[in-house]
Amino acid sequence: MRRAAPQKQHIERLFAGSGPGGGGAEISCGSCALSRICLPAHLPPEEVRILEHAVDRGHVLAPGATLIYAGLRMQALYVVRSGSAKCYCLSAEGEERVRGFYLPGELIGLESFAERRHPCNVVALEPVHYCKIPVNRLELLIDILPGLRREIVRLMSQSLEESQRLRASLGLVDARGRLASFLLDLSRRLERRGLSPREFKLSMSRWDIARYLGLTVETVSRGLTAFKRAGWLTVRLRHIAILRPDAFAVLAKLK
Amino acid sequence: MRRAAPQKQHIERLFAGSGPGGGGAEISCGSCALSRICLPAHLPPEEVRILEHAVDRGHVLAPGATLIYAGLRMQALYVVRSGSAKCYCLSAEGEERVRGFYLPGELIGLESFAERRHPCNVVALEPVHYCKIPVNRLELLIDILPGLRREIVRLMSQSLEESQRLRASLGLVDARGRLASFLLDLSRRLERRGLSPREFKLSMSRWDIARYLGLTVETVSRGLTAFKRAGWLTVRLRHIAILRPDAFAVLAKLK
DNA sequence: GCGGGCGCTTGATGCAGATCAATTGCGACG
DNA sequence: CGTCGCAATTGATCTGCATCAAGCGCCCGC
Repeated sequence: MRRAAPQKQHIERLFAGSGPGGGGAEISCGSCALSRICLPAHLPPEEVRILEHAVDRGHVLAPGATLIYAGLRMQALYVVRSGSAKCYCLSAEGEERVRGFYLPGELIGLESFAERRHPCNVVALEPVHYCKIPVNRLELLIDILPGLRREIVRLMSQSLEESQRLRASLGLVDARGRLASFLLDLSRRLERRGLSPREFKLSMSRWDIARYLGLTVETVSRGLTAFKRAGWLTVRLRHIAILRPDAFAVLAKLK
Repeated sequence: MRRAAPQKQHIERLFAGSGPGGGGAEISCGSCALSRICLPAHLPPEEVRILEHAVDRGHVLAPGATLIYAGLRMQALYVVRSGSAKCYCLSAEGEERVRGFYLPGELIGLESFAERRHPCNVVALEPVHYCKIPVNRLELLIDILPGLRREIVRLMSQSLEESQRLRASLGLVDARGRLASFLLDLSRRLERRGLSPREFKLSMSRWDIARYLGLTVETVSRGLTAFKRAGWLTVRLRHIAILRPDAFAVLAKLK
């Protein structure tokens, strides 16, 4: 092996004193409300204890503030603790292509490992609390924690599968189907994170949804209105309640 | 750590006698024509030597034969050595959604780690030679070879980035743009593998291309004809020559 | 060499969704 | 409490691609 792996016993000392600047109200991964959802969810307790020391907690981002600038060198992997964020790129003509949205418990930056550079911008849609794991520390930990590296591989594989599935379905279903697919995906991800899958707030604008699905604002709006008239959901501004997930699944042509 | 990592010295013995059934004409990864392209390309020589013992070489697949059945448990990671393959799923109504194509040097199965199950079918488009790395052996190796695990993470991250980029661009560009984007992607991947980026054989049918891009055969055909008339390429059946990659880049709205 | 079938191309028509345009309604701020 | 500004909705028209239909040409087997 090329690099002598540091002994575990030294790790806590290695990262001692790290973490965000001020604020005393810090909590450990073990006592965090997201502990059943976040990265540590599938790690053995002893790995969680070590991981915690590598995590910068307590960062906050105001709505509209940028967490990641496209093209910059990758500094860290981020985890959303609360709020939500949008990932987007700009084309040559300045058009925005929305790549996706991040919800609490989700990792930001998995796609940046290859080039060591972020391909897109990430901007907060609401006030965002997040944790930060610097890449150098993360790589050190990946070398010594087998559970962590399996988890990272698992999460990457999962993201890859989802991204491919979404791509394949985009070309096959019409505007309503895509919208239905989007709503179900949001619902599923919120549920996985212990939030209500039936009733939630859309933190993104109609415009963001449209750019994400390859549609126009008008089409998204008309779609929502149609769903409302069909009695499949209620929607008022950003607040939405899914009433007939089965109907959406049919439209989305989920198998 | 949960599992005691076996010592490297024992590994060769561990896998001794493994490999494909008969055939004497086997070559090692070190002497394989793909060694500068394939998994070992970024590994230190000592890791390559160990990895080779875990690889089942010399498998062959006839055109149209299925390598992977959707839903089955993941047994191995595969590497295409020659030929090409198509990855597709069937929707509830039996429609085929083409997820992608595999070229020589590319890994098949990265998206299956999360569920331990293959989400899609993979079928040979031409005669395919491939190598096979059983997952249990791979995981063993990932635990002891730091270079290998970095490479796996890198490749997954890269696939994720490409998949997301493709998805984001699908919604933004029209039929011709998608076709242009597809041709440039093929060209780029062939080049990366040391093959001619300007002149190559399309191993997939127009129908496959259409299902991949979310278009119809007719639209693909018309697109190719239009490109031909514009003098941007020559195409005769499956044989294609790109004359004006710059024109395609504009259509595809690549930044 | 010749017939048949399939993959591909070309043409005509209809429709979903883009585009253009106007209106509504919610929230921010004085 | 009224006004301003932006997000969202609704309506009218236009266009690109799907759909339906027909014809061509390459390749395979006999």
